[in-house]
Amino acid sequence: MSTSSRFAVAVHVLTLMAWADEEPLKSEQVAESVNTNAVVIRRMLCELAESNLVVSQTGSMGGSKLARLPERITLLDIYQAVESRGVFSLHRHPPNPDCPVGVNIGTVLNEVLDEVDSAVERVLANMTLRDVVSRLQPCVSTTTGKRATVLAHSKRKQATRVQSVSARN
Amino acid sequence: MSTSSRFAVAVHVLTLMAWADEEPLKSEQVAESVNTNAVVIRRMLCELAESNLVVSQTGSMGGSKLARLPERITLLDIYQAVESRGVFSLHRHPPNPDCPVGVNIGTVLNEVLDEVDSAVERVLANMTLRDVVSRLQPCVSTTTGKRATVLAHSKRKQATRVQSVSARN
DNA sequence: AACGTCTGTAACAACTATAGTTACAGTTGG
DNA sequence: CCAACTGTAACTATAGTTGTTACAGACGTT
Repeated sequence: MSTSSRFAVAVHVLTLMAWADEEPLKSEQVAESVNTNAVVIRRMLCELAESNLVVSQTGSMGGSKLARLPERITLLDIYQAVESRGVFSLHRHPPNPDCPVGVNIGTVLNEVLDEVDSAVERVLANMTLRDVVSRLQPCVSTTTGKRATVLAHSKRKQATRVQSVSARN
Repeated sequence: MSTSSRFAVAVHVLTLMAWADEEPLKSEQVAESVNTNAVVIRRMLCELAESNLVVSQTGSMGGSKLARLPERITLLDIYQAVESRGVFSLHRHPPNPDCPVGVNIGTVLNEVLDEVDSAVERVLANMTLRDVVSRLQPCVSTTTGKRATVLAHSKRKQATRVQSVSARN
């Protein structure tokens, strides 16, 4: 299907900001957690800002933070901000209009694909960023009672990219 | 999202065969309706054959037809035959394991994405090829009482490809 | 006002998946 | 044997995403 990882990365980025509470994060910090280039993050932040999910501050001491509370941001909001098209596409080239099937299959397919898109959107609308953060918590050691800092800030110049793919890819 | 048209084309192809009833169709005929190259169709037919949705016959007078009745083929069967991966992907490169969010976001995302995939599959499981053909019927003139042949078989050597994209693309 | 640290963005290279094309070996009915 | 098919390899073309470098502009700090 050649799906993109844009949604996954966007959720990751916003989760970091929810985790960081109100403190603005720099694109460089976010990129280090996502394991990508800071420009990729900034590009995505622009899209998220256009959808009013984050606010950014230029200049020294700048950075980005959530535009509203995590419980008021659904995964559907995020999906719509970064994934422009529906789950499936129709034919690259329109089918043959001289064929009784070809001329009408698009209409029927569109109905089906709309149903699919709606089903996806219903699922995503039912989960907020806050839910994601909550599901994250049990995985993280909370023995100190203090929330761990977002990044361990290891002195490694550049994390060697682990090339093995995750289960989904 | 960069979704592929594989599912749409596969449904189109199988709909043609349901429409043609038991008569085997040649890849060339199918390609003319889909408006693409016959090899593209043959490649897809191989995948559909591996999933036991069609049977093909080599040699002269050969062709492909449905392996079972259209009411016994769901859109989920088709989807699984031609779309290998889920709707979304995770990160291309694994996130930074030194970050408390990065190390755990994959687990949470996988749960969410599994929910999305399940929702899509539920929708697709609820519609059969027969349903698609039924939805197609009202669009087609049936004044003669005879079902129109699958292809008008215009003598045009090669249909000029209409390059304008359909609404979904 | 100059400086250092940020974001925003353009421009382009690299990578990936799909789609399209040509070519040909192998199968089968006549 | 021949003509008409499928199956498949090998390649090119196309398109979207991702990665990278470079730099203009914003904005605290001094």
